[in-house]
Amino acid sequence: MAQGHKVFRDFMARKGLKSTKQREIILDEFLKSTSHLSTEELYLKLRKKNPNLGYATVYRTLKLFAECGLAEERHFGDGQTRYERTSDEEHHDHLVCTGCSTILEFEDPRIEELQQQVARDHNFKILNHRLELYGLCSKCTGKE
Amino acid sequence: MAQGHKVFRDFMARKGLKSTKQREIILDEFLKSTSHLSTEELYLKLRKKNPNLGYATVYRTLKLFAECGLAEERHFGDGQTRYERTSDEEHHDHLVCTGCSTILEFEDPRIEELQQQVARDHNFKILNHRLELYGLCSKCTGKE
DNA sequence: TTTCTTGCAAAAGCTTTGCACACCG
DNA sequence: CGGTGTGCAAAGCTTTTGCAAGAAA
Repeated sequence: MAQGHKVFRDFMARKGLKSTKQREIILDEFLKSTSHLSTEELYLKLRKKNPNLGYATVYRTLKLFAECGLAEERHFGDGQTRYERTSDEEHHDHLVCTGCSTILEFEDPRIEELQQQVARDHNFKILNHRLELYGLCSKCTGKE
Repeated sequence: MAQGHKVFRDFMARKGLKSTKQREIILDEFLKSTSHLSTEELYLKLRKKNPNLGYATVYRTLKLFAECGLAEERHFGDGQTRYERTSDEEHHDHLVCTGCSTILEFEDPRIEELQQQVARDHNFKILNHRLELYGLCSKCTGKE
């Protein structure tokens, strides 16, 4: 937790950006929340306690988080941008249930290794990647 | 080639849809084009020969292609929807160069197999998936 | 003739931007 | 103070929708 605040503070210092109450509030909520928040979801949560907070501020601040490496933009195919907190832990991928919209995370070092191998074969330098498996989770398998 | 037309014709018949000149034109161009076309790119190509064609018609028609399984919607993170022709061949994944926007395709059955294994472990039924590796291609590695 | 399509323009999302005022350093 | 940041509203983009006229079955 303190980790995230420090990263952001250092980033702001480096860039000559200012610390404001809004940025604090948004960062707190972002770090507290579960992954894969859309900007709107975060905004609505924040509005409950901070009725004056502007939509644009949330957009701008999330972009800052992405810029300083605290968050990553994701697009799952509905028209909304979602932000996921980056962690120092292992990279993880997603199982997205098209039935109930649940998003499960998983990680598999063997897949990661094969990706690197593919990249080497193409003289490609991977900076980032994403793997998403769409389908039905155990709860929804029977329903449809 | 004829394959694509047949699929679409059958689909239209089944759904009570009508065959029109516009749909023919769009299908021809779509089948002829390389993968990963954005709606706008396709529209611009088509406009050259068919100045009266409407933007909305292209959108609507591409949705039909997706619905009948001829095409798949893809979102690579720029705000545009792209359509990729589905083939009966092996599924392939993407290497997306963030330097020059080149999109390379690759396939790796070992990765596919590991995905199935992950799904089994979570009692998840995969209907679809997507793997994208973002980074720099061989040409761009030195430049940045 | 009946139903589906088209092209246009308007509307609808989501995101960004311009601007006056407020705030941080 | 001087430069940033904020909130609001307006503008931008991509995509969707309503509708009258046109084309297919």
